[in-house]
Amino acid sequence: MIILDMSDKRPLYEQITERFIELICKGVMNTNEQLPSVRSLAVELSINPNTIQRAYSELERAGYIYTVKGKGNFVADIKEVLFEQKNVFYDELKRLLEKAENYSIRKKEIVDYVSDFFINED
Amino acid sequence: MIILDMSDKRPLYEQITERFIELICKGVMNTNEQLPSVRSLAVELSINPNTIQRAYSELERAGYIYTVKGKGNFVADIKEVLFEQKNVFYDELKRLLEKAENYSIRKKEIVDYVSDFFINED
Amino acid sequence: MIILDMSDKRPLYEQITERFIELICKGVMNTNEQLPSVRSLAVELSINPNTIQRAYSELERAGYIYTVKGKGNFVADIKEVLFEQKNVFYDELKRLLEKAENYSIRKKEIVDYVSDFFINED
Amino acid sequence: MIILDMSDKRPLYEQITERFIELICKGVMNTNEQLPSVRSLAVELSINPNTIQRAYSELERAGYIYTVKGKGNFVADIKEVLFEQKNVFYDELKRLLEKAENYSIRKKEIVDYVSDFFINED
DNA sequence: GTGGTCTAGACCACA
DNA sequence: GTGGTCTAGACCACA
Repeated sequence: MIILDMSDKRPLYEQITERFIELICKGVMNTNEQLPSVRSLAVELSINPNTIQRAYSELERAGYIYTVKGKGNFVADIKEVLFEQKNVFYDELKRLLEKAENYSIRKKEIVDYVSDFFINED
Repeated sequence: MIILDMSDKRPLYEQITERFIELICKGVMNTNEQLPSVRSLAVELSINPNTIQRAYSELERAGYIYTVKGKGNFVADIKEVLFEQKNVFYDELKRLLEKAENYSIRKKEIVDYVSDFFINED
Repeated sequence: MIILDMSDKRPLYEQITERFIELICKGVMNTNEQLPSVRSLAVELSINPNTIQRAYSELERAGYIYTVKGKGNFVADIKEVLFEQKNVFYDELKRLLEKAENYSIRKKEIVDYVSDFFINED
Repeated sequence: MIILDMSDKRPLYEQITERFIELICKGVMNTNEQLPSVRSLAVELSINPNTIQRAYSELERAGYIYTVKGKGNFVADIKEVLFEQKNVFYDELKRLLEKAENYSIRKKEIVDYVSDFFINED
């Protein structure tokens, strides 16, 4: 379920966090479903448990999961989170578009690119 | 000309690099114009010359400036660089749009956002 | 494994870089094998860790190694790099042959020299 | 007669030295012909006289020119120099071919390249 | 004066 | 323990 790319420049905990966010957002994991335990996942991925712990902490802080002591970590109801993440997304998009101005890329070119990216949506 | 944000998480050399890229791309600094010397900028920003050195090395490697030993650093002809950076931009945009799918943001919403961002272009 | 020539005019980081390129290309070090840590190699060679750091940065930028923060540096899959380096080699060869014309060295003499150099290949 | 490339990584004095070597070897300048004075060339190239001085010193040391105090610098008889330079050339070629082995470039490929380079010689 | 390299040593994020 | 960034400061080649 989780695949690590050791040659990726980003820290491992971030890769794990992002992957779980994807699994949760795409509906592969559903509300109240249990995540693998810190230790079992650490063994499975052959990495330090601290790294999994950190990833789970980030997920909890962002509202994607909740922790029940002595029981484990579970997928949260993510309605609110999705709303917040939308803002985060637009912040990043804004920052990126500002860079586009540096490279004199034209509006039409970018709009077309975005449009083509979501070709399957109407 | 250069303002450092010490609370920014990114390294100082990266902030400096990005700022010069902006100045060069926006035409504030032109081809063959001399950049401030490593030492003078270090004094001005109250940081170590090595940090400026690193920023200038990055700029040179990316093709934004060229160095003449014993003379100084100068803005390069950036035609080729701009072309390459366009690809970098689209790579980043693609990566970002993939995240949008996670948050179930609709095509129309994003296209409108981009379109509004460049409101002054037709 | 690494021997420094202090009387060599080239910077130390360059000597280190070249030596590792040789070890990797010749197959003494193989894909995914770990390089000595920045600190340990610095102690072993009695030089500053920054110098090793710089050498490793160059190797990473050129694609010979990849870095995993907190874990170490590892030999990369160098297939692509080898292809690029071939072009670099021919550029240097061309530049050198142009100088040969200055010294009126005859074609046959050079061809024979090259041929003799690789005497063991057919 | 001398064109400087400010974006060239090599020092100016080296560019000047190489250019004169070329002019002398190719027969554009002949034995006992006078070189431009240090000052006049410095003015012409808009660079520091020290730089020209350094280039002329290198040329003299290598035997390409001789200096007559109070008169100027003159092209030397370069028969001996040519012989020495041949050895320098082969040293460089050897060093380069050793690198070829790193990149597993085949003998035939290199021999063909050299052969094609001097296509106009038989 | 200008950039390039290097040392010594600190502090941080990550595993 | 591992790499990444930065400071303070030295010495060198080049102009």
